[in-house]
Amino acid sequence: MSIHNAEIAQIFNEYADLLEIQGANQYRVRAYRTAARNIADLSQSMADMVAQGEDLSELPGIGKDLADKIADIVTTGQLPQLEELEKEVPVGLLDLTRLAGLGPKRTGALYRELGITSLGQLEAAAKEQRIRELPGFGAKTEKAILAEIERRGGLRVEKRFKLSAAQRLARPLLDYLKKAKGVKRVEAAGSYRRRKETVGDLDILVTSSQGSEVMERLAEYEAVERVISQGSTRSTVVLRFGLQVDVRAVPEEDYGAALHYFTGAKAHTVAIRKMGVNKGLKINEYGVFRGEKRVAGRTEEEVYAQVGLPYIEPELREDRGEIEAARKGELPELVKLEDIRGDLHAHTRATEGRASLEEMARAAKERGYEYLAITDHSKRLSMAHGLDEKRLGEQIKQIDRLNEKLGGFIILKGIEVDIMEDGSLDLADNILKELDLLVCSVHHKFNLPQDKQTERIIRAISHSPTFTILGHPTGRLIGEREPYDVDLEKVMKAARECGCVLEVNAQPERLDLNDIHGKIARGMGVMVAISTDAHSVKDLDFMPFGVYQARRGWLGPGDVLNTRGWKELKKLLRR
DNA sequence: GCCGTTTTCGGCCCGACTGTTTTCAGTCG
Repeated sequence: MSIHNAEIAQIFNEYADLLEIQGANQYRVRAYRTAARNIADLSQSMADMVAQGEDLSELPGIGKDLADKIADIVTTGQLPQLEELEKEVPVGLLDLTRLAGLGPKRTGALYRELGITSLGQLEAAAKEQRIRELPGFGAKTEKAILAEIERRGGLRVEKRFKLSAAQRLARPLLDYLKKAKGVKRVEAAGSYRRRKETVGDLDILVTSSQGSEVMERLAEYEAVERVISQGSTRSTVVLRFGLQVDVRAVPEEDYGAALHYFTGAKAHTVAIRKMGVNKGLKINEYGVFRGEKRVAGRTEEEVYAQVGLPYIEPELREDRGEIEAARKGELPELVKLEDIRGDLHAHTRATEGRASLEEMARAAKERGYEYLAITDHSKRLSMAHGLDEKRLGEQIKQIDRLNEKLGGFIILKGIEVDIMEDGSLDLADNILKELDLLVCSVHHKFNLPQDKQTERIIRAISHSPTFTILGHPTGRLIGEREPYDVDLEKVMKAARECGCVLEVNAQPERLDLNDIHGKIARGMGVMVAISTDAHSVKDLDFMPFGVYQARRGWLGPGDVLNTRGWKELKKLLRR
């Protein structure tokens, strides 16, 4: 049972939280947090690196001390120093810091002065008005604490919105703010602009000569549930459904600097600011300054140019190597929606879909595509009326007839065939051979041990009788179902050997492969297909979400199968 | 605790809002 990077990151984060409550040096705390983030983002397994005797202190943000601690965690499963610290600082205090408005300092004070170690004790103390007596606290803070505890039982639930859901809430709000007096531009920044698969809160940048007007208008928006803070340049509100929105207003000439700052990711922004410091520059949301003199800030390009870098696309700004790549002039060219020439995974009414074969084909043609692969389910998925050999044979004939009347648009014959527990496929080879391509997917037995699951998938893709795309390769549903336990690097190696392509499924709740896996695939020279897995005509419009995820994975048009026009694709399918 | 095209020691990104204070600490992003 080897330790995952995410578990190491979690241990370091808890250690940092407890250190902070204890009042430790803030830079020491930060070192643990930085290390945790870097480890979580890493594509190689720490456990493997330790096993192979690699020098962990070569990694960014990890020195000798943390390298030793990681080795301890990997070999024993725990960190002795954390267990020691837990004896000194009650872990219940971590709940307190999750309360809005209570950070490590105040939590530490509550513990030292009043012996509070739990939310229950905190509530009691607040009701007895003992908190307002403490230095640095007052009646208002005490009331705010009680109000926070009352709201949803007190704990600030970590709620993230899928990008598609955030988009539905954001678009009307952006339009609304555009109508405020003095407003020039309204732009969603933050993780929304970086097209992250989920958005924690929505960051909106407004350029305006009259910030207060914008903030007034925001507070009056019909979907605003409560206003957390409101100033003349910055406000925070919570919308219905609990989406927190931060709006920041700056003058038009500061647009680029503000957009850069507000887009983040924080680690990226900090890294750029540090580069600025090294060049004697101060970079903030108002511009780039040399001493008193403002030297840039109208556009993001200007900001990057000041630190000697080319423009970096928002999807790459995660401090995962993009700055180094930019410095070396090795930024990838990213795939664009316009590059996509067809969709390689779609369902019809024959199984789970809601539209007919012809409706789906015509809708794809209207979207400017050259081809659409029809990939209905196979027979094991009886709930979805999966196709058996006979019905698939009929569909093949139907596609042949339809292709003759579609004026050059091509419907590809395919199937989303189930991968059985033993790695065999759910339909006979002789019918599968008649198809242009297979999407092979796991739809059951999600909880096999890693080696079995990996073996199962590799067997399926290596024995597949025709061109193969591995559908939604980890099976995860964002926020609902964890990925199944599979060694993707082994799968990718096998995929590379047998010419199998991995899917980036564009369904907003799947987005599977994710960004980190996409980047690994690119590094290993494995191609992907960005597919909508459409169950209706409307679902074909999920394509942008798949493209965003691919861009976040550094993938370029050359890495994506369905950027090929029909002529070229045809050759690739025949291999 | 990490790190070095100024540095192996002394730095470590920068600013808004709130509440508790009379100039600032804490929190947050």
